[in-house]
Parts: sequence; C-alpha cells; structure tokens
Amino acid sequence: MELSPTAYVILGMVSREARSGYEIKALVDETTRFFWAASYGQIYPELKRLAAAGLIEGVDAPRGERKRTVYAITPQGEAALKGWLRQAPATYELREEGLLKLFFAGVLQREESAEILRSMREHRAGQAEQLRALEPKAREKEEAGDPFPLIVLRGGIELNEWIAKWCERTEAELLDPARKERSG
Amino acid sequence: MELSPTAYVILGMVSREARSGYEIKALVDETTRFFWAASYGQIYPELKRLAAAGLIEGVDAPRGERKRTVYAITPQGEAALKGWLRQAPATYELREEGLLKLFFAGVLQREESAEILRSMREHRAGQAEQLRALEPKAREKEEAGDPFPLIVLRGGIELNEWIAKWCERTEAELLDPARKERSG
DNA sequence: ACAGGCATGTAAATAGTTACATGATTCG
DNA sequence: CGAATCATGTAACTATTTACATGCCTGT
Repeated sequence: MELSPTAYVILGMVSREARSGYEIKALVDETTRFFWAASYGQIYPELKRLAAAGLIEGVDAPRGERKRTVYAITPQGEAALKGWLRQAPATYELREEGLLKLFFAGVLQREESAEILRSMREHRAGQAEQLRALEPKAREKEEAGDPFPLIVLRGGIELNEWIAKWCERTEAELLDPARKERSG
Repeated sequence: MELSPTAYVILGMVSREARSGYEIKALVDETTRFFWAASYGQIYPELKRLAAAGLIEGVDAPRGERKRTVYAITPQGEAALKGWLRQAPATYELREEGLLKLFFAGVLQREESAEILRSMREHRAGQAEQLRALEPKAREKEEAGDPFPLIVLRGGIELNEWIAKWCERTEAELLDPARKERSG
C-alpha cells in the first residue's frame, strides 16, 4: 500500500502518544511546518484512511462535554513508519520566489534588484527568529530523550541564518562589484 | 488580472528573446529548476492564456518543415513582469523529506538515523555538482551583460554545499555526542 | 455576553506532475 | 534504419490550500 508523505507525518506525530487531528495540526505548525506543512483538509481525511487501513486506531477521548477522538498508532502502523524511515528520502523541493525574481532582475535597475535581496534577507532573518522562539519546547523533548526535534530545529535556524547572510553578502557585491575582488 | 508565478516564469523567459514552449521548458530545466520548476502541462496552457491576455505574442517560426511557434513579450507583458519583480516575494517553501524523517528518527536505532543524514548529504553534494556543471552557460550570460543567472546559480551551489556540510557535521555529533563539547 | 481557543469536517479552487499521443527532423 | 531530439499538446491524477460551516467550552 502506497502512503502519501502526509500520511507518514501523521503516523510520526501519533507514534509517541495518541493525538487528535486538531493537536496534530498544532504540532505540525510548531515543528515540521518550515519543511513539511499539512492542513486540516489533508489531516482529517488522512486520519480516516489510516484508521481504515489499520495503521492507527481512533479512541473517543472527550474533554468534558466536547467530543474528541485521539488516534493511536497500531503495531502495523509502527512497522509502516519504520519501513518508511529506513528508505532513502526522495522529495527535495525548494520554491523560493525571491530567487526567481532575482534570476530575472536583469530587466530592473540595480537598486531595484538589491531590494529583492533585502526582502529575502528580512524574511529569512524573521524566519530564524520565529524558529528560535520554538527552541525551549524542543529542548524539553531532548531532555525527555528525543534529540531529533532539537537537531532539526537548529538546522532550520542555521539554514535561515545562512541564507540571510548570503543575501547580505550578495547585495553588497551587487552594489559594489569591486568589493568582490578585494575580499577574495 | 492575477497571474500565477508560473506565468511570470514564462514572461521572464521570453523577456529577452522570443522562445517556443519547448525551449522555455528546456531553459527552466537548466536554470530555475532547483528553486522553481515547470512542466509542459503548465507551460503550454499558460502560453495560450498569456497570449489571449495580450502579454505575449505568438509568431510562427518553423524550422524547416517543422511547425514551431515562438512567443515574444509585448509592452504590456513587460510592464506586468516589472510590476511583479518590484513586489516583495511571497512564496517561500522548503519540502525536505530527509528532515521530516530525521525529525521522527527517535524511533530508530542511532545508526539508522545517521543513515538518513548520509542520504541527505549525498543528495545535496550531487545536486551541487550538477549545478556546478551549469556554471559555464551562466558565465556566458554574465559576459553578455546579465549577471543574475550566475549569481543565483552560485547561490544554489553554495546553499547545497552548506546543507551537505551541515549533514556531515550533524552526523558526527549524533554518533559522538562528546564531540560537540570539545569543538564548541 | 463575547472573544478566543478547541474540535471536526467539507467543498471548491488551484497547482502541479505524469503519462500519453502525435508527428517531424536529424544524426550516426 | 533506428534513436534521439524537436515540438505541441491533453487527460487523468494527486496534492494542497482556502474558506467555510458547525458547535462547545473557558475565561473575562
């Protein structure tokens, strides 16, 4: 049976404890979002499919009077998750409108193309800051025995910072081409 | 009128000289592909839409007996392209299955999670190499007066190399946690 | 009373890939 | 002659986002 990557996100998210669709969405938004997002429109139908396939199991877990279903992974689900984790990753996609604009920036004035790099830099710096705000939670998980969320989060922070610096450096070279010769 | 980013890819690709759909696809594949791809299924219908909207203009340009239509940008098309280039980029997406797997790698053995990082590293190193093979063409464009394709290409190479190094470093820290303390 | 968060879901639209069909031309 | 490349296109499928609908519970 072929599962979508989003199915594995769900499998992974319920692999340590049972969670509701709403909780999965919230968790995705504060962890994998920057490299793998998921919306309600994907999560709820996928939960039903996975339950029908026997990879997860829904259990009623109301909070007071409010209905609520949490899903727990089954042994078959865990086997599917591990099998997937052991396969070499296949999807690598970057969609960066800023780079696309920069690619075509030859039709603009120099100052206008520098502005593209400034926008990109600002966005990346902001992204890094947002991710840094998530570090405490990831550190808690590390202390609880799972170092990977923190490893990935730090990678994300550093990646964004690297891109921000690249933008800065590239803007400087663009506005003062001689600079490049001087610095190497 | 709202245009899709793919429409702007096409506008940009025909902004310097008239090109056929086939040529646009080939150009995208050897330039913007790593941060913005486009397939025939998008390109041909979009060419018709853009022509209907008056942003590009199709001209018969057969090669021998073989039919061929090249599209040239119109003044309205150029205005639309420049207007778009001057707006702050809005789309920033990264989909990296390797990071997703690493995030959930806590359910695996240490050696198996290191394998994820090795796969990622290998892929990124290969990507950097492939991009490096495109440098000569980009350098030609630079010499012809447009420095941006080369700037973007070099950014892509450096980005891939940075990620490859991050994978290497992270794998080392994962397999020997004491290392981190020693080196910083 | 009302705002905000919890909770589940669906419909419609948009985006994008893959695979296929067709046929000409060029090169070895 | 056959393979590769040039060239244009479409159909079907998959993925994904956005917006909406519904309703309960908690805190102010």
